[in-house]
Amino acid sequence: MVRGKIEIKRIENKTSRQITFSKRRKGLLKKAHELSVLCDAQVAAIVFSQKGKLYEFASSDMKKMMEQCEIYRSGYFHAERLQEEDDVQDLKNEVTVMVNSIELLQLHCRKLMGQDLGSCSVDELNKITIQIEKSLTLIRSRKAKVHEEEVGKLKAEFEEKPLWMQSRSLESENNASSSSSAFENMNISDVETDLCIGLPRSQV
Amino acid sequence: MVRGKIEIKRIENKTSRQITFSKRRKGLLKKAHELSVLCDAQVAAIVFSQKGKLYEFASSDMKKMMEQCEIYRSGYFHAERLQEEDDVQDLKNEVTVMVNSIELLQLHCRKLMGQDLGSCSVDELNKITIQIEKSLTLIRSRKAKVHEEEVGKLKAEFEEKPLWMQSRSLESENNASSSSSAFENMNISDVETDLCIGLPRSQV
DNA sequence: CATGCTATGGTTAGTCG
DNA sequence: CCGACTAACCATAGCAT
Repeated sequence: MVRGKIEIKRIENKTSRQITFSKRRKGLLKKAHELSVLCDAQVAAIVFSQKGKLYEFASSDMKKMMEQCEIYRSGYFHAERLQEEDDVQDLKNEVTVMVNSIELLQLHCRKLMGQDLGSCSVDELNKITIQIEKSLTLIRSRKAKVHEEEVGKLKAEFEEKPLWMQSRSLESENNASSSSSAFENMNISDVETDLCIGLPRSQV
Repeated sequence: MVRGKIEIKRIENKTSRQITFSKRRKGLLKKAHELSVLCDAQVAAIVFSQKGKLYEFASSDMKKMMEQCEIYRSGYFHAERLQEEDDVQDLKNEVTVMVNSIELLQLHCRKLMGQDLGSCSVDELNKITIQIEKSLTLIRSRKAKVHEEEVGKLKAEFEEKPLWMQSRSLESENNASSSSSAFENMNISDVETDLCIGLPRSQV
C-alpha cells in the first residue's frame, strides 16, 4: 500500500517505528492538551520510549499526582526505602547493645559501691575487695600528689611576691572553695615548716 | 464559522463541551492505544471528567505503575512515612542519650577503680574515698555473712547425716571450686570448734 | 442527552533533502 | 537522524434525528 491506511500492529522496521513514535507521540500529547483546555478536564498522558525516556502531558491537578508517583516510580526509591529499613534495624541493634552495656556498667558500679552484692560469689567478692583496695591506694596517692602541687604553688607565690602583698593574696586563695577543701584535707606533714600559714589569720 | 477550525480554549456552552469531551476523549484513548501497539511503547492516558469520573488507557507495565500510584495517592501513605521518620528520630535521640549515659557510667566506674583521677577536684577525690571506704565495709560484712551461711550449711549437713556418710559428702564439697575458694578466705574464728574439719584427711 | 452524518481541518505514512 | 513535504487517512464540529 502506498500512502494507505495502516494496520494497528507493531511496526517491525526500527527506523519507521522510531519516526512514527515521534510523530504520534507529539500528536497524542497535543490532543491531551486540547482536551484538557476545551473541556476543562483533568488529563494526563504519559509515554515511555523503549529506551525508557519519558514524555508526558499533565493538566495542573494531574501534575501534582504524578509528582508523587514520580518518587514511587524510580527504582531508586525502592532501594532507598530498603536502605532506610536497614538503617533503622542497625539503630535498634545499637540500642539493644547499649541497653546491655548500661546494665552491665550499672551492675559493675553498684558492686564497686557495695550494693547488690547478693548475687556475688565469694570469689567475686574477693576480686571486688582487691579492686577497691587498689582504688584506695591510687586515690590516696593522687590526693597526695594534688596536695603536693597545691603546696608547691602556694610556696612559689609566697616567694615571688613582696611581703606587703602576701596577706591579701592568701585571703583570696582561702575564699575559693576548691582551695579551702584542699586545706581541710591537707596532711600537715606535707607542709614545709618555713611556710607562714599563720600570717593571714592575724587579720581576722 | 461553519464547520471550521476551532480555537483551543474552554468551550463555554455546556452541552457542546460535554459532546466534545466525549468525542475527543474517545479519540485520545484510541490514539494512546495505537501508539502503544504501533511503537511498542508504554503509554498511559488518564482523563477525569468534571464530575470526577475516570476514563483511562494504560499499556501493561503502566497498569502496574498506576496501581502503585493508587497507594501513594491515599494520604495514609504519607502519614505513615512521617511517622516512620519520627520513629527514626526518636531512636537517634535514644542512642544519643545512651551514649552520654554510658560515658558517664564509665567515668564513674573508672574513678571508683582509681583511674582517670586527673580531672577530679580534691573535693571529688574525698567523696570517692568515702564511697570506697563505705564499699569496703559493705563488702566485708557481706563476705562475713556468706561465710556464716556456708558454715551454717556445713554444720547442718554434718548434724543431719549419719556418721558413715560424712566423709563422702565433705569430699565432694571440697571438690567444688566455689566452696574451696570459700574455705581459702574463711576466717578461722568464724568456724565453730566442734566442726570436725580434720575428719576426711584421715582418708588421704 | 445520545447517536449518526458529513464537510472540514488535523494527523501522519511515506518520501525526499 | 532530523525536518519538510504531501497525499491520504482520520477525527471531529456542527448539525440533524
